[in-house]
Amino acid sequence: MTVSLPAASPALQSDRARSLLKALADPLRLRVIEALAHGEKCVCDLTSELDLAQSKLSFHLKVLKEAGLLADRQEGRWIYYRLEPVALEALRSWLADLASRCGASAPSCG
Amino acid sequence: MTVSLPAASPALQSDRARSLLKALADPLRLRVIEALAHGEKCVCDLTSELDLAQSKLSFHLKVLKEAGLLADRQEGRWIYYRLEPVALEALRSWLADLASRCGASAPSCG
DNA sequence: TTGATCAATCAAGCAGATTTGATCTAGGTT
DNA sequence: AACCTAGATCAAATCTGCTTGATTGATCAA
Repeated sequence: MTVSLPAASPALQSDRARSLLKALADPLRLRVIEALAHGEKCVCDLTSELDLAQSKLSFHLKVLKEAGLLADRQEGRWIYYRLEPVALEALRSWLADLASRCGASAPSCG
Repeated sequence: MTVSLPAASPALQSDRARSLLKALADPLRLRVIEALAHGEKCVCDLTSELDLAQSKLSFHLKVLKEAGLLADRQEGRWIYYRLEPVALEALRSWLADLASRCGASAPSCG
């Protein structure tokens, strides 16, 4: 049978969940994320704050952006990155969904 | 030493968060996790259900177990694996913590 | 225009993780 | 005992992704 979908907060495809997880699963990218949790920053700030080679940081910013975890905006020759909390929330609800399936139908799950 | 442990469900070290993320950030391991969300299963069930080489599955089960996402128990010659929802919950609250830092002190965050 | 700076991109080189196939151990059977 | 099955482990080959350094494009200043 097919039990209908839980209405509200998404339940994210596991493919999308995976890409978020993958993007977050890197120490350097996690540092970036945490640096941006305190607010928007331009690449140059991050470069010095995290003490990283420019191309290295750029590479990771791209990964995070493509995963939907960051958004950017240009201002003059600076580019500002910020966190996209929606993505975090989506991942969070995916986890919730998973855990709830566990509690529910599971003969022994945890 | 320094600083005692946090009491409640709080705020996972980002190192631990990272190891959970890393363990989850693999398509095959995600399939395993989702298969186990429906309840405990022995390795042989998983092998056929997911159509995997035995050593391959064994490798990934080990990764998941070491990350604290799975627990196992032996019964005769079968070994049953199950999800450890505590780990999911821990990750979930780490995400919540991150997102809340974002909403709070952030000039522009999202 | 020339020069400088911010940031993205590209090509190689490297490192770590994954896959594969073989071997090994433990629990059951006969 | 000999044998079979479930599962872990190991070594080798392969992949994938990260790092590095150089190049390029764009924006701004002189």
